[in-house]
Amino acid sequence: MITIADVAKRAGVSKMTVSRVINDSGYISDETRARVEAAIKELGYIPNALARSLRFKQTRTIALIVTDITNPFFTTIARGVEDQASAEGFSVIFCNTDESPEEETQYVNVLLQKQVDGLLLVPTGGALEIVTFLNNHAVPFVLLDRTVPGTEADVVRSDSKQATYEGIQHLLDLGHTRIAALCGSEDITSSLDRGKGYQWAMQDAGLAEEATRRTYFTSFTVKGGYEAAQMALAETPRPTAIFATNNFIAIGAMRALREISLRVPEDISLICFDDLPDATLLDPFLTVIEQQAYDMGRQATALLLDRLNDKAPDEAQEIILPTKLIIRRSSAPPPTA
Amino acid sequence: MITIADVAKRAGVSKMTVSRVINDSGYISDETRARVEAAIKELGYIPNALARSLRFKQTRTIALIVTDITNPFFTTIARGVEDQASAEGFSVIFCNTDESPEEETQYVNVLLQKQVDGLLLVPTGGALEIVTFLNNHAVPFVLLDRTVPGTEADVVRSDSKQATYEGIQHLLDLGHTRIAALCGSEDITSSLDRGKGYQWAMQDAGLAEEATRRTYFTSFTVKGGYEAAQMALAETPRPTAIFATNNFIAIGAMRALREISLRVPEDISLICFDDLPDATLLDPFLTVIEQQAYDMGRQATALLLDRLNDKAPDEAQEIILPTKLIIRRSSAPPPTA
DNA sequence: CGCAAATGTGTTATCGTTAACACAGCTTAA
DNA sequence: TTAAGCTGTGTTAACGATAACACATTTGCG
Repeated sequence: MITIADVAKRAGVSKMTVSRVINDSGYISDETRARVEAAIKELGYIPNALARSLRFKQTRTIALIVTDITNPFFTTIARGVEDQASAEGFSVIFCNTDESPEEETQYVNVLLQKQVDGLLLVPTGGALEIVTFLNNHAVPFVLLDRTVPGTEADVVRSDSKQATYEGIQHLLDLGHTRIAALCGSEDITSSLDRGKGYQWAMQDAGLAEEATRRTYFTSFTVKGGYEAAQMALAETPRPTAIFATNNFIAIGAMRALREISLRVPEDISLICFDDLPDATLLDPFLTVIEQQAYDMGRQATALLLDRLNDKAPDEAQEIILPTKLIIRRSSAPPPTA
Repeated sequence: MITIADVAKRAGVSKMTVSRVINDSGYISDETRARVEAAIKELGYIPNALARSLRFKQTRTIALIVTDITNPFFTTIARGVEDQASAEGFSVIFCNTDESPEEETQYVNVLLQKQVDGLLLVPTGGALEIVTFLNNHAVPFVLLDRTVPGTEADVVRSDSKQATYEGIQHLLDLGHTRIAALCGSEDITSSLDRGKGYQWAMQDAGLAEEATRRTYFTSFTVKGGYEAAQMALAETPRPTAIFATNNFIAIGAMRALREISLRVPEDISLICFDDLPDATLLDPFLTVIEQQAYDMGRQATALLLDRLNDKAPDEAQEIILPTKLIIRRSSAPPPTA
């Protein structure tokens, strides 16, 4: 490996002088600078960021920990993070927990050892401990998509409750009363909030009891959606509409519906949280509550970097991004039968 | 920040002794070990991997550079990489070039400064220079999905040519003769190979001239597919089948078809390279040539880590993964009209 | 019993870089 | 003319960790 010492030797100057050229700091004569630059080029010298970081106590690296890298929602967030971070000269280390608090803890440990400057975290259901730990260690971090009850932390998320209210309202407006909600895990706040928004809208429509009866908790997966939908559909009378709290659950529900030959929207309506990326869709069909995933990534990163630069207020920030109800073909009035 | 010195002081031993406890190396009495461990716990000490890496000249970090993080094909690769790497105790830094050689160069530079142990690279069309650079600097790296003509390097990819031959054969078997090929960029080998496979199959069917006339180069994007499809469809007589060299091109083509109200497969057949992940599909519809993206990520990572451990042969390795033709509803015999 | 080997711990130098200080030569202004 | 300041460069110590060596003390075996 070529070090600064090699360059110094080649250029006939001290290491410090080379360092000055690299960092463009202090005084250097044009002649020396040229000699050093030539030596750098000749030797193909690449500065060692490890050594620099050790001195500066700054790695210009942040980490993004998500719970499901296969979900386009998180991929889109990742892209926002990457764009924002790299625009400010930061690298991103990517981690995937699969909703496992153990993996999450494991990753956080490794990342802290690697001295990342900060963390972006989509917390798992069991994140209380690790978030407390991060707070105690004064590690800068920003939560994404979900909060962690019992902790104070920066968070960037959508207003799931309000957005769900509007989505359910859309179904109610169409004339549905038997609406089932397929919720994600009960220890994830975004899932809970969507459940609450559903309850709230139903209650406002005088359907509180219906809502209680037709709420199903499962996981944010296709399989979970499939199973929950089966349960919902077994009920008599059958729901005329299904609200899925995320895209994967909706897809699972769709499969369950197809299996018993229920047509959407003729026999039953289906709406969900999270769009699927336009680029992967042959035919946009689902009525969805769209979140600004890309912006969520960008803003969380911007907030984190602000915090690193002491440019964010002391108190924990909460950034709530708007959502958009996109009405497509999967929602229609209930069958008149 | 708590350092090893703080722990040493607290435990009343030397830094070296603490280091021995952490690394479980050398001799330590049970009593000292207990005291050190207690001190570590009390202080919440986290070893600084930067300092360690500086000594060891090993960061246990690799980087994955892809050209389009929004494409599920690459996301799936990423997941394979992450799983394999983290199983062997490596972290992954993720980068996205958007097919830009400048971004690619930029990222490689930053990553080498950060002393990543190795690179996984989906090379852009203009990667010759950077790959040569990596070779000259003896940086371990493995190419993914594509090769770079004029260089020797490890690569893990599919046999695009053969796979395409089979896909086109499927269309020929159905009775198509006017088949258009929408290829990606001309300086990407996977795109070229797919074009060659198409030419080859057409030639074997005595349709060489057709093939030449109906080949369109564009970019691996929805927009590219849309535009190329429009050109292909403007031709008289119109093609009865379209072969898209990746998933995004297929989606773009689908939009072009829908715009002029052509039904698939009744009016025109459509097949493509790369499946879309099952989890994002409401209704698997496209006939595709599926690549083993997850395995591609895993195997490339395994090869890279082998290389890091001097367990790979000296010569450049080429791992070719099998593909699978999945026949669904988008391909059918040409209209009889 | 005596000496070699095993056990336990500390000291020094080093990884590659830069901050802080030192110093020499040259300019500038009173 | 002279001191203060600018310009250009080098030396030393430090970032946090560990390898290599040094040095006690204990153990084991003929």
